[in-house]
Amino acid sequence: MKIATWNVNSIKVRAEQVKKWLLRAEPDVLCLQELKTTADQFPFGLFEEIGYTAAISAQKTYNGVAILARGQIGDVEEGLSHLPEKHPLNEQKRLLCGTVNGVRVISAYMPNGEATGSEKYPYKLEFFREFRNLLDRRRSPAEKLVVCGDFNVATEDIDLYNPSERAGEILCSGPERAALENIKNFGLADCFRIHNKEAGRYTWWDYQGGMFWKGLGMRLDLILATKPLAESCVACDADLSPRKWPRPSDHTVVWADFKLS
DNA sequence: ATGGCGTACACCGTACGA
Repeated sequence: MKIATWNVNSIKVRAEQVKKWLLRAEPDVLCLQELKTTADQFPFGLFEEIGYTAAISAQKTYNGVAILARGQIGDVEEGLSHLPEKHPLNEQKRLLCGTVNGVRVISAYMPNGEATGSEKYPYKLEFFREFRNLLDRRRSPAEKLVVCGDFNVATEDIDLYNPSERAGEILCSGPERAALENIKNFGLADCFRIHNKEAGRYTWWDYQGGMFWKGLGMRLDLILATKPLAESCVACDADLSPRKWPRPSDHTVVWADFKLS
């Protein structure tokens, strides 16, 4: 079972690219982030034509996440469902959960935080804490669970190009890394790092300054899996080709292949 | 050798991203 994740930075702009990648890579599941549009503008038909159904959680202008899958998506849940719908952490559409082929899939777009001194920073840390609470209350490390998405944290110094310059800053500060660690301590493994140990492997590159062509980016997009799934992960990689296409997203696709028993 | 930010929404700029 092949599962992938892609922050598309506007589904309206990137719809044809998503279709192209689906036809090329033939994943069973593709999680999307940053749809940046409402449900009525989402191109369901484009994906249905090629055999993918979609579940989405979307809002105007910002955020928005989706799960595309071959076949049915069951038991769909939106947001931090252990908190009230009106809770400030549920105002931004950042989480979608669904079951595909017996695997519980979460598409996640974690907050950016802007800067460590910003009021968005504590919001980010709180979102991470409540995501762990959601897992504790609603999920089990013994089930087949995969959390795919843009975590907006560079896990270690090898996951960004300029760690000494950016030490302690947004995306790599100690509290953000601890918050990500806390989520992983639920019982989630970083599938990419099972198969790739080297530094300099990224999933996001700034549009400015030709950073992609210079090989200067960050690894912010992760596929985290519980043990029953992670032990069946036979491959995981970032596909850099969509980042080379005309008018690309600033993120590229990460995929993982699981040999389910 | 070069050079390079994009998207949404409304306004002709601003918010936001990472």
